[in-house]
Amino acid sequence: MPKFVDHEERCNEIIHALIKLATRIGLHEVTMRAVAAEANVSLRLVQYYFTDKAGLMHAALLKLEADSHQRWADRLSGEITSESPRRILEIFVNEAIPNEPDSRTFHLVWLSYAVIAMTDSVMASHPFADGPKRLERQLCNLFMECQRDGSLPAQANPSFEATRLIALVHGLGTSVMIGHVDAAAAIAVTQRHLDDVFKQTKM
Amino acid sequence: MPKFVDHEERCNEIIHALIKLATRIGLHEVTMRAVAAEANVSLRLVQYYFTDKAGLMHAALLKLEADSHQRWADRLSGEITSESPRRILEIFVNEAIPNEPDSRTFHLVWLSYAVIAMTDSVMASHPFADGPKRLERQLCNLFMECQRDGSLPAQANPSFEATRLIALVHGLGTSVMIGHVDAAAAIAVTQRHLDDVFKQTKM
DNA sequence: ATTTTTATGGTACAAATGTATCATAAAAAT
DNA sequence: ATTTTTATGATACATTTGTACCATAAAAAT
Repeated sequence: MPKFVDHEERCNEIIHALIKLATRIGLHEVTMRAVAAEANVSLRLVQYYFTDKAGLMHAALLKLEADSHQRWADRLSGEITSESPRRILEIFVNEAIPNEPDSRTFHLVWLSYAVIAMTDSVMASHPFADGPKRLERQLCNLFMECQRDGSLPAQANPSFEATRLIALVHGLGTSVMIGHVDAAAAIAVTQRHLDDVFKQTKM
Repeated sequence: MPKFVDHEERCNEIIHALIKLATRIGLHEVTMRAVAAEANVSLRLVQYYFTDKAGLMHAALLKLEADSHQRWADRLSGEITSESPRRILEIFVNEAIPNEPDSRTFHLVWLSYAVIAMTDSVMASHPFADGPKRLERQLCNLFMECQRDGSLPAQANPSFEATRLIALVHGLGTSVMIGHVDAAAAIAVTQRHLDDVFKQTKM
């Protein structure tokens, strides 16, 4: 009965259904019908808005990245600005460790896409370059700020520290997700790592 | 025409086919028929030796872990024993970074299983506890040896360093696999990380 | 020598899945 | 007022996939 529908909104609903599903049953088991059911729309509609399964997958990945970027950008230009750059780094790692439904979902789904990208050349190219690299730049900038305010030793290499921190957090996140370490321990490790980085005196 | 067949050997052939396939097309796209074809046996045989797809998957994961453990155990009791513990740590990270077909395969397949385990409670339990935890103990022991021989400062915490090194290497490995950083850069990061850990003087 | 395992091939089948097709109500455009 | 576009439903179809079933040659056991 309805007529003009907000395309964007409708797409988001369907993608949201996909992500919720993937969180529950794993991205590899997600099917068009299941997404339709989860979104309470007909299978036809999923086809209508995304044409393909590939189209749906691709769109969902784009949204996942965009949302993540948006959340972090909001944080960086919000109440957080009053905090020290070091404190902002701590906030980052605290939110990146999957200890809460949202961050768990993000880690799971992102990693699912990463695994797909490892063998699927078409999935590999597009949006996997931007997200992490932008994040690395942002962290690198934060480390440089820390050097300017004197909290981080001048000998430290911000670019190296950014790469190292991302890899560490990401690796810990996977360990948390498979239950190898619990989230509190992971956060403690990142905290200690930051302590190390900031107080270290190279000889 | 044949009769008594080496069960173990036959299973290994099929599992090897699965892993080769997973490396090429991704574990999520692996099918019983494709495994059979890759192993040059009939579909029936894959059923005969593994009953289920679940059985096949489970067996392959067990073998992946066992092989990995075996390789590392061989290394640790081979020509490597003459090396310093610090050097052994370096050898570990060099082999863990997926820069060569074997280590790439291991990283890809292991991560595929990890992702499955994140939403599949039955897959989650069994073999994901042992592998990484054993590795962490081994690395922890190496760090302790480093403390005994004086190369690692006494204030360092071997358990923390083991956890941190594994997470770092694993996170870097994923970045390498999706082409975000190249293997050489990843190895350089781990090298620098070890330098940091070993030369650091906490205040 | 007969029977029972062992190992293997072939094939059938039901369920699921992605995609394509047909239909149509409501609104917009003409 | 008619035509065209937009949004949506229903359904059909071919393919794939896991699993089950039937058959059988060779060897072991009896």
